[in-house]
Amino acid sequence: MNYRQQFAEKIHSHLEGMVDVNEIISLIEEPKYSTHGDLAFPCFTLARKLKKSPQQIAADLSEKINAPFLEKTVPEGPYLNGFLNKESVSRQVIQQINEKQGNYGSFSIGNGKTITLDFSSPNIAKPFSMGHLRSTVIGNAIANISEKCGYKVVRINHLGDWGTQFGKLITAYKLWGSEEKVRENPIKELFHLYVTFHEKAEKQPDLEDKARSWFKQLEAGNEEASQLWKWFREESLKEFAKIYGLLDIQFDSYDGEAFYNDKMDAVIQVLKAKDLLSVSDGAEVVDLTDENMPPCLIRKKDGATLYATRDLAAALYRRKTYHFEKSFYIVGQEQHLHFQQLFLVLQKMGYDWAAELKHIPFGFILKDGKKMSTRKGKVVLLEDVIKEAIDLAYKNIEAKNPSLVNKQEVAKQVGVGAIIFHDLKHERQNNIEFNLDEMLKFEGSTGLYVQYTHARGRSILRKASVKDDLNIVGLTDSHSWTVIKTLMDFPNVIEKSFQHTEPSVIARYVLNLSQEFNKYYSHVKILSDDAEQNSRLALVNSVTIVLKEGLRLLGVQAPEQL
RNA sequence: GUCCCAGUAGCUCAGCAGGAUAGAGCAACAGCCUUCUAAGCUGUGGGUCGCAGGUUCGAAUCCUGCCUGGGACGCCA
Repeated sequence: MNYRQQFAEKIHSHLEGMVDVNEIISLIEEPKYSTHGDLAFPCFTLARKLKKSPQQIAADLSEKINAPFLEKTVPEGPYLNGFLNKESVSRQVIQQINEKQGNYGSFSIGNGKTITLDFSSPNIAKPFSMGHLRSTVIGNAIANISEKCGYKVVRINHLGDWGTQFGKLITAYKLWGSEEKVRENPIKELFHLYVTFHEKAEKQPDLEDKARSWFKQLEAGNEEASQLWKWFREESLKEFAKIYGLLDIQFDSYDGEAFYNDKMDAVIQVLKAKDLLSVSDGAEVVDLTDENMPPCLIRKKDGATLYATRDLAAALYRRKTYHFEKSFYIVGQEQHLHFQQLFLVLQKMGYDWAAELKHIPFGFILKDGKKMSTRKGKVVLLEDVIKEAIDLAYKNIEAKNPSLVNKQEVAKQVGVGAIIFHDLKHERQNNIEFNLDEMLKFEGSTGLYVQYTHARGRSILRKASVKDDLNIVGLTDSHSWTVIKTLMDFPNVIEKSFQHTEPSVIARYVLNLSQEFNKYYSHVKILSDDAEQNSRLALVNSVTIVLKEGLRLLGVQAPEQL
């Protein structure tokens, strides 16, 4: 069903082997204006080789080329425009989607190989902020997309459950905390302590030393420190579970930083054995000046390890445990340098698979044009935002469709979907200004628009009582054709989205398909008893299948009714 | 200072393995519900594609420099 390729082969067969087929494929484009047809071949590059004007080439090719899948070809200046046979093509597209259902657009390029994805990774004892939302939803979508492409994926939540922050937290807890307060409202109180620490430390620098010392004791296995750590961690995980429940996201592993505590010595030994470690200002580092990069800190002057050490241990462990072919890190772009260093160190250690590790960065959620800082306590809680979204969705349902059953369930799907979709429709590298109104909009280019379109389609199908044996004929009117062509594009969209590790490609695609279906819906009477009715219903079914599958890949649900 | 990301309509953003006339949504204005969900559809207005060079038959798209905004640059992650 790859008409682009077939078109290219036709052209190729009339060029006496002067140009490679693949080169022709890469030249073929889709005309911007539908009056120019469905496929276009610009003849400029051939002009020199064939010593003919592009116009002449287009005209010659047009006379020679004909094929069952082509209705006609028309030379238009230097372009050869191809018009697909709408009748047969539309019939095939509709049939194929109805057959394959949710598997339409799946690939086997992954060949069952494994990809590990490190995403979400919130810090213990800190609230789940809007900032973590990005890693969480982008990572989850890329995981789904990878599966769709035939990979086995391992979703890893690399919890920030270790590090100097626990030294700070223990220090603060011992100075100003109370057990009752923490029990009452764990995250809030722990976070309050964390913020207080940073406020006070500005005037009392010795607090930082205390924190370092506590962390060192924690690493050494000090009983009191370990008890506190365990407690803080458990309370935090309970809180995170609520968020993941709302977002409907699961992980295969919660092995966080603490998990690698006993695996770091080995890393340091290897580094030493390969003579990669050097001492600088009392700290142990891997020098990267050859690569034009600042050194990678492995061990602090007080002997404590750093996140680079843990990430090295984690990479080695994951390779050994999961035998991944690729390994993705969905982490903010501010950590770009860290990952460059990490990958380089692994390369220097002699692991050729280091080339398959990939940092997938994303932009910030900004507040008034600036990065939000957790340390100062200025943070917007994701849970609050989600609850507000669900609330608003519920109110909208009450206003628009008060008789709907499962109002609460649908409100959740719509509210959560709005937040996920708002994030994923932007290219991940872009910064996003935090704007609740924008996020909770329920019109225009939103998740709801897609859900609504899907529900409209499903509603028709319920009314129509579809027959099993669909006798499908081609649909050739312009509204159907636009929808068909978009449906035909879905597999390419999946592939592009995977190759660029860019969920927004799919988000924009489902918006586009929705828009075209809504036009179709308002211009064509679907439930009308004539020879094409079955075909129209099959088309509607195709659209709902693709919309639902597209949303699923993004982590958004598609309710039957709204 | 070095490095990374971004700069396209009033606002939010697509388009950037170069191609025909630069597109959506929001906002503004004007229409469309006795017919499949109006959370929708139709129409109107709105652009020096940050600036300057370069490569090319052809540049929003590729290269160089500059400007603006955000971020990173050793003991946080």
